[in-house]
Amino acid sequence: MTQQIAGIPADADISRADSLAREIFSDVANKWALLIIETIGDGTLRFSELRDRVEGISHKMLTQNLRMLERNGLVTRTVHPTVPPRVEYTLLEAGQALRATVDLMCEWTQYYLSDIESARSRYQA
Amino acid sequence: MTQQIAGIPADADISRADSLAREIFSDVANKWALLIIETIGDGTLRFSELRDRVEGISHKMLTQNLRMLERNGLVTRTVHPTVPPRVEYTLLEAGQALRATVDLMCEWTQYYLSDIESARSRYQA
DNA sequence: CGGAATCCGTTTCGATACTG
DNA sequence: CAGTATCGAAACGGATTCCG
Repeated sequence: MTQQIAGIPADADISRADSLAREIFSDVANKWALLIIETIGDGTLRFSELRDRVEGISHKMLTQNLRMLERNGLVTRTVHPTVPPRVEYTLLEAGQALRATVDLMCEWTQYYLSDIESARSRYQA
Repeated sequence: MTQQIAGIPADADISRADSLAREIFSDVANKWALLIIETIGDGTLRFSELRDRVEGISHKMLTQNLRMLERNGLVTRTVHPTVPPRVEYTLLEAGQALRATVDLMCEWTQYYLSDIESARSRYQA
């Protein structure tokens, strides 16, 4: 941490926080991450359940995004040391909070679905 | 439109609506699109103003995303036939509504910034 | 100035095969 | 079953150039 007086952060801290914010935003503002969060919801799902429910996601994208979400503290990963192994994912607080915004986005999509469809037809020009 | 009885949509309609919804969600759940929407806000901005304010966006990505947003009816594009030309972008109703969800997402990012940062440090394992 | 088009390196992504 | 590694194909994204 760079030196700073009282509660006023040094410029370096501001720009560091900004770039961190941008990085997090970029991590999270992506189709697969948001769909995974929405799918886990307030429950707990296994890897294979997620792969089945998040339509169209590949094995690779699922692990990749789950790692990212785990790294950022949005989900927990619980490994049950059985055979075959059983790995479960649950949203943590930050993940739940983000889910609220994803819910809104999904509602938005449903609400404007027909408007957007007609906008698209109109766009032929 | 495929045949249907009363208000009950045929299966084909449901899956068409679903795939449309997914398509729209994929269009919109992307870093640049969301940042552009957030930046336009409730104002009107020129192409060059947007390029300056949406940090790190290239000429190409900006036009590409603006076309997409225009096509989906989220923004209007107004061309003033002067020389040099002046093109302005404003959010339409659907765009404003989506902006509300982006605002939430930005607040989320700020609120959980430090939590996420410490989660990342903890992740070294 | 805004935008289309081109070129070209980088990243993403899916498929496949392999490990514990 | 969950995850890693590898390998092409495809999409993304930046830089540049030309046009209205």
